[in-house]
Amino acid sequence: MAEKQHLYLVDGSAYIFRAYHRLPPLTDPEGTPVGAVYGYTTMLWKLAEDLDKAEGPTHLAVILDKSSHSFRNDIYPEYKANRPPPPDDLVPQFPLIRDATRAFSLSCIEEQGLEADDLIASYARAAAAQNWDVTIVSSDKDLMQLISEGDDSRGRIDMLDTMKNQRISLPEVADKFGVTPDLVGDVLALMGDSVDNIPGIFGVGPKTATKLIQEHGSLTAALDAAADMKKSKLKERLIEHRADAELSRILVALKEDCDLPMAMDDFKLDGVPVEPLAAFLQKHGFTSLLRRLDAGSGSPDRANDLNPAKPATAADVGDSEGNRQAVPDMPAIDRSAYECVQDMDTLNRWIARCEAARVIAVDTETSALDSMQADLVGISLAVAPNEACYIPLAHGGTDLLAETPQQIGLQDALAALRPVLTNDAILKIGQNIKYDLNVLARYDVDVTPVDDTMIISFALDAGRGEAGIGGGHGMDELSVRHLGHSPLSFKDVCGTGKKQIPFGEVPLDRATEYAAEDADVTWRLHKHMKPRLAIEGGTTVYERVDRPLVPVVAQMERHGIKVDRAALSRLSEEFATRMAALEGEIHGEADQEFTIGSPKQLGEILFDKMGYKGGRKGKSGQYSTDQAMLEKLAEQGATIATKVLEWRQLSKLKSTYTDALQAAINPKTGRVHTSYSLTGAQTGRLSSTDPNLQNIPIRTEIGRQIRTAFVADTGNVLLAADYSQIELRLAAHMADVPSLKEAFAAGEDIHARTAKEMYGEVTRDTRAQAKTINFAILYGISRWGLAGRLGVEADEAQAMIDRYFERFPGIQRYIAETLESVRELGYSQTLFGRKTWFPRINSKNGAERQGSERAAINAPIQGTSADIIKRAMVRMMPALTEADLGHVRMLLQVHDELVFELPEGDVEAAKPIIEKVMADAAMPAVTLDVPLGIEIGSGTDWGAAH
DNA sequence: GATGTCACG
DNA sequence: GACGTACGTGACATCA
Repeated sequence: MAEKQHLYLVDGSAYIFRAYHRLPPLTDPEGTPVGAVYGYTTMLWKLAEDLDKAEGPTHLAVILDKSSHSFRNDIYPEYKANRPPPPDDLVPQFPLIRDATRAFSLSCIEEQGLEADDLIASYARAAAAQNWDVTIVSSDKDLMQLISEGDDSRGRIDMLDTMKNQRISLPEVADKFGVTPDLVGDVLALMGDSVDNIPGIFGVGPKTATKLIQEHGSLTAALDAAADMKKSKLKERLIEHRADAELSRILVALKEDCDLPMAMDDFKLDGVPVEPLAAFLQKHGFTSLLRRLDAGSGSPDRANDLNPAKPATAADVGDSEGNRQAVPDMPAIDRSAYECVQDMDTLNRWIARCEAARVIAVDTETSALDSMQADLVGISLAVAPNEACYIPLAHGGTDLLAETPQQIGLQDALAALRPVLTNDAILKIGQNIKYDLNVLARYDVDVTPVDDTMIISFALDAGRGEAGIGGGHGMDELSVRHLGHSPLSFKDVCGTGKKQIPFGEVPLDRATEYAAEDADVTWRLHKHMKPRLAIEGGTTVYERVDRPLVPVVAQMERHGIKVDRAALSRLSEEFATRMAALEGEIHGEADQEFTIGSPKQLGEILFDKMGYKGGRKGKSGQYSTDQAMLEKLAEQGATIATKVLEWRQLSKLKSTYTDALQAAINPKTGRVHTSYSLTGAQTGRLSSTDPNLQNIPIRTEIGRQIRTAFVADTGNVLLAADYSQIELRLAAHMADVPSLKEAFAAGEDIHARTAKEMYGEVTRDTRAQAKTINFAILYGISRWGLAGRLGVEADEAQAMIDRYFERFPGIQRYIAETLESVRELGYSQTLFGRKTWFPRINSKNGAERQGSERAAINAPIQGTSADIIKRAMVRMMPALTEADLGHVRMLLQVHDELVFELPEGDVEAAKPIIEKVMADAAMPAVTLDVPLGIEIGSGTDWGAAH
């Protein structure tokens, strides 16, 4: 029986616009811009790879727009009239798209007077009618009208968004439009489309459009129903703009009966001849693809297609993500090449290889995830691609019945490895090496010097991920992205859930494959990514800030901080008692028992049963019961709301702090050891987990009690030093605002100064408003956001923003310049050169784009602040040691604050040193126009140190 | 696993 | 005009 035919229709024109905006401005050896062409080529490559797959194409054609004029312009001259002309460096790429298509020996269809959408629609319907399956390669929402399931005699039609690697079929359409494909046109006609200049109904967006069609079943029915609606803006608009909607319906309809310029059978795929493709790749300098082609085809006279024998790799996907460095030539991963080291002679041979290699990857395998509790189970090393080994040290130890495999004694092995691991001339590469540093430090091995592929990736690509692709810096992700290889996963080896076994019980052959592969992959990633630092300008931040910070933070984690278990326990009990009392009162007011902690149940009690006013929200259809809402209800006199608020606060404090922190005390050290992530925050800040010690309560009196449970060891005190208003100071410097700079130089109250500038006088009210506005500026302002915060109308908020910009003109310029630069380059930068990428800064989705804009305004400020405190952290211990204060311990970092533990008698000596290191941390790389103010306090607990 | 909520800078 | 309109995080409880 013949296989079912599957036609792929590639929406080429739409694709190149997206590729153009997503890719860096590459040029070929002749200087012709080819960024979009490159993206297009890699996409065709990926499609060609799927040739033999179940869902892959048997037939394929590329459809292009021939001209900007179509029959729609005859109906409606304004159609697509507000489109800007394509960018200058995109224009010359249009003809190259056809070249690329031809290079793959694919058919290219375009017709005068017809848009690509119409040709796609006509081919799709025709193919489905003769029972072919159809996949439209596009993400254009107009084309979603065509999607259908198919049946015995009709093929199915779906879509594929190659950039998001997402199939779009009925469920996705339902998610997006809330209706079936045959009604998508009706929804589109109501909402209009600003890009194509389709009017729709003024004031109706996607939400409203969907709702109307869902309720009434069709556009006509919805428009007819307007007359009977209760009086509203919407009603007026539906009636007034009825003609617009009807015109829009015609414009969004796809013409499904065009003459087909070429027979579908001609689209048959028979492999891709190598020669023309190679010539094309060569001409435009797409070397990584060219190499793949060579590798895949073996000898040129043998295989002559691009079949999955050698898939185009994620190296190419990586390139399409903007990583311009080609993958260095490395042999494919071969797990059978790894060696399991079970005797001293073999280990000594590997040690010699490490000494010769000078650059080695190291990975430790342990019994747990927590580096402060985990026991060492084995170590793997890699010295070159496929040259890797695993040294088991504690396998079979926990399962008494199993025979313990032969392995070198742990102490003997560490003694032999120590010279390598501590040798200044041998670079140790790790993926998240802070973990290995902490584990090995507990066995008295201080590993140095180190490089970290996770942090290198962060320096290069922070923020670069997109929904569905993943932009993380984990090893598996990096390996797939840069090496085109999926390493064995931990769960492949150890299982998952109840069946999970400790790594020490994994058989040695399997353990060797897994562990040595991790070291091998890490080594390769380093080889691939490290050179990019210099090329892409990441060296300074990586070498001067993040890399030296790794051992510093590792040391802080190992120090941990003492918490007073008894004090936490007392608080827990106190909270529990008060919660129980509140619970009774709340149930009494509700006249029934329910789960107060369930927002769903609480919402139903408050709004359905008790009848308070408040709206539903979101797609989940749940009532909002958050703090703001409950406070509103409390103002209306709802005592139950006040009680729920108090209950919530206690519940939060108890579960997240007083209970959890007791459980987090390490039984061996008696202290709490957080884990800091150096790649957790896109802006360059650290984040803290397990437990998070960066969000210990301080803002309320009751929460503050928890801080007092963080205590100094006997005879010591805690010293807290924080930067005062650092982000506002940086904003004053970066935006060059004279009056703010003067105020900081003079040590004035900055919010008061702002109030004076804005309102002419400083009162409690104007100062509070000024403070809100100052923060709004840092976070990327919008009139609605400010209005919401200040409780004023948007107009009034806008007037305040205007006033602010007038008084502090540099701010407006800073915002404009920052956005302009991010739109052009794709990333923002801190004063020290740290990049954060914003792939959605030019998104057509307004909410998404504006969200990116706000984040992009904030990132340089928040990121510079992070750079500064990190520089201070790197310099801190050397400076203290210099002053014979090497025994002072730096314990915590909370974004703008450092916490130390030291003998009470040393406080006065340490203060000026800590202050100076922090205040001077930007120098000499950057000289700020504003002083960095430091506030220092000390006491026997963290609360008292503030 | 997603969602809602809330702790911090 | 929508987006319950601010930036950056992590943890917990509930519920499907």
